[in-house]
Amino acid sequence: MFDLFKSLLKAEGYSLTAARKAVFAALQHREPQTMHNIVAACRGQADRASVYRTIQLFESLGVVQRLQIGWKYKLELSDKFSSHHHHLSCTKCGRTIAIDEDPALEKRMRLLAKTNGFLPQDHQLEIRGLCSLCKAGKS
Amino acid sequence: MFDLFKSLLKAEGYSLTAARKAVFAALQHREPQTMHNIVAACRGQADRASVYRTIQLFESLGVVQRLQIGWKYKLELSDKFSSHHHHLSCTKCGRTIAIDEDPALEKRMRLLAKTNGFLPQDHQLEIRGLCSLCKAGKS
DNA sequence: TCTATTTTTGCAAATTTGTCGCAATTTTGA
DNA sequence: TCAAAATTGCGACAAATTTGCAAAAATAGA
Repeated sequence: MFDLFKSLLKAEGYSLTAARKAVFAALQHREPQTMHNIVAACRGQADRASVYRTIQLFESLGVVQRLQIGWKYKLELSDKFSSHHHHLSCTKCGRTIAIDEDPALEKRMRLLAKTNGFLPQDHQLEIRGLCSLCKAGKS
Repeated sequence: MFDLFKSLLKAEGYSLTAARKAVFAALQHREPQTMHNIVAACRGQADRASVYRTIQLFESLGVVQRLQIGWKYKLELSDKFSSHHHHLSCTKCGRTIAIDEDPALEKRMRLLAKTNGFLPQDHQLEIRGLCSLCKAGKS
């Protein structure tokens, strides 16, 4: 997985620097991270501007993906590195549940893309609603 | 449709003001709008700060939904008012195609929510990739 | 309708986010 | 090991979003 990362960079002629390693490391969570999180996690290892630049690079290389979750966007490793791009987010308490890919959904999405002449690279699905706790009024 | 909007506000004890009407009006498009668009469309009818506050209110009432499309977020009326929350966005040229809801996808999503004890209110799906033009290298 | 109360607004200032230029540092390749 | 190219940190900026507050508008009750 780290090797895949390394080779993706190399393949496009980018070097594997400390800052890039730090940002990549900051993304190793099941839950998507805010930019704020990532900048904080990289403190001492990469400047804020570098983090932004790195995220842009990663996005263009398809290493990370930007998701809208609730009110702010978050970042997570893309399909190539992990596979939970489906999220349930609670409109009341803000809790987020990351769920694994659903083969039936995947298939349907590929079809949708195809009928529109689209070559799919990545995707995101967010379902907003009330989580089981809020639904029951237990907040 | 405007009546539904009116009653949603009333039901929660909010009044139907000129500013809120202006923001609601600015959202009547098939394509999702940027905050910038909306602020501009409301010029003379609502201050920027009010637009932001209104969008937050609308979001909490489930009137609008925030989507991540490509690099920036956009806003569109939620499920209750319109039904295209599926988007194909081209990672190369930035073009966006709004596609109508797919019943099979809908069904699958409801199931996903249900198995997680979730009460779904709204959703968004974005598929990123290359549009037919970029795929063919015609930009 | 008139008035007191509550809600909403506009404006300006403050924060937060994200970007840019450039000199200094690191990496790469010969 | 050295020169060229890529990357970084550090402000300074610029854009986006939030906040406080007094004025204006909407609401409910007499």
